Amino acid sequence: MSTEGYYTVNQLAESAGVSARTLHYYDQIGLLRPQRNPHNGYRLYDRPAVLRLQQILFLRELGLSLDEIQAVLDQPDFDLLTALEQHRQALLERQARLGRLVHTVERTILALKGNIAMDNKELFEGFSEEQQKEYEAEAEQRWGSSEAFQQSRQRWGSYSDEKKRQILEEGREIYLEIAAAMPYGPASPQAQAGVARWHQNLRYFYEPTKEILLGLADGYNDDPRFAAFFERIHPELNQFMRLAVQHYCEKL
Amino acid sequence: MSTEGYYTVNQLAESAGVSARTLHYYDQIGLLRPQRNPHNGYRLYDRPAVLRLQQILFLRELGLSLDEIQAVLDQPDFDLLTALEQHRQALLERQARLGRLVHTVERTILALKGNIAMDNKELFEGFSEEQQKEYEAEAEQRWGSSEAFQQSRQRWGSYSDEKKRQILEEGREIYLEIAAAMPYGPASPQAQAGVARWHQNLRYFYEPTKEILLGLADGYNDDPRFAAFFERIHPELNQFMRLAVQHYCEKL
DNA sequence: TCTAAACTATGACGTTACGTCAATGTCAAG
DNA sequence: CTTGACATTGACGTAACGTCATAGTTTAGA
Repeated sequence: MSTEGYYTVNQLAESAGVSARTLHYYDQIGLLRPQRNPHNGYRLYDRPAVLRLQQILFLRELGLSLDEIQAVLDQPDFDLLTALEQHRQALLERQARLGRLVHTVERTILALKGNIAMDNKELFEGFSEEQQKEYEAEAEQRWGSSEAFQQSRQRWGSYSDEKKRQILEEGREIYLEIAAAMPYGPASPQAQAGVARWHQNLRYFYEPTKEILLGLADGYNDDPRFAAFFERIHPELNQFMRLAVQHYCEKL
Repeated sequence: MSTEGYYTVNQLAESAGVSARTLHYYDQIGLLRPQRNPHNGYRLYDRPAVLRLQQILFLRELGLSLDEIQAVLDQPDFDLLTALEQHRQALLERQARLGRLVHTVERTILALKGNIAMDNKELFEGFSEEQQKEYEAEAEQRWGSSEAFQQSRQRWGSYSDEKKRQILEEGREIYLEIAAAMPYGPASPQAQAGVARWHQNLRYFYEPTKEILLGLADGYNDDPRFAAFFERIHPELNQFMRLAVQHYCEKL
């Protein structure tokens, strides 16, 4: 028998980036059946088998179980070209989802800096499809000023990695500085200088109005999530922030 | 004890889109340790625990095992903000990889139409990182005329989905038409009309020179992968294509 | 021709990350 | 008090292989 045009287990495994064990397993469960060299019993994969493995890996990438993959590939009207088109669509959607994950990371960074608040569900945005729908409905309500948010994204996106690192580091120092000014009172020059730095740091993200500044300071008190964040720096910091920001806004 | 600011198992599970069993398991293996209500033994997750779960899900998404995730999160200099930045980078790379998968799908579609050839390794491009490197080195050699390839991608990308479907469908008919003209000979008007349609169909992808036309027809004979493709339509089709294309090119 | 290394096969146990379910305690509302 | 929803622990099962042992086959070099 001529083995021309056929591939043995390891040849295919290497090309496909899977293990020989995987190919054995797929043979065992009937998902990918090779031919056999009758002389020595070796598995021999022809071109259609190779294409079928590609399909398997695509669908596996999309999260289908092997059972589901077999059901798809074995349906009587399975058409490879149509399937490939469908796969392409699915991959594009997957790509969009990753974009949402990136978005979540970016917002988490902001949340950790105390510039915005993220509730628990937002922290997991992008991990499942239905959450994305809920989030979109909710985001419009929560962040009424979506223009500030747009600005935020644009500005942040325009900074270099080094610049970003500096901004984040500076944010930490600011809260510590404001906490250190607490013995002098919210109207003290130390506290006001801290709030001014806080204001400037926010401007890395968006141009806050007075209302937003006050609203943030209020949010630091009214929202238990912020309370937890500030608690770690100083137990009274959120109250102090409100008073200091109020004083600061009177002089804007 | 006040449970204010804490979340029970199902509350967190729902928010995070994981099962309570998962949270049990993560507790069991020490990956995510909640506090406990001393009164009734219920697990209570505070905000830092929630953030840690987010990190776990991110790293899980990136393919790390739970052991590896624990090692990352538990290193003494772990810094959440730095980790988030790293995650963002990893996600962007992942997104690029998906783009490569899309690219592979598109090329597979072309290969099935017989317009280009893909070897076995190309079929699995995008499934692992190292393959991408090999492919890029190899692609330049194989497709010396990378301008035709660039054209191909641009043109294909400019068509609507409906248009693409028509093109692919037409490609199938053309090979069948040429096969039907075989009894009349390679120089017959039927065969020449088929080759002309073939030429036009290729032009959906790129502008083929005479050399490319002849090279493709030769490739159909010299490359066993094309031989397998045409074999399915007609056993002699690849030989016939060569003669018919030679005749066609003499009259261009 | 012989030998050793690389290839192949089958078989079987182990691993990872949960899924499923049973039994039982706790909470909250009617 | 009752019932349904919540929580706990414990344990077996599952999917998709990974790992390794044993033994046959192929290939290349001495």
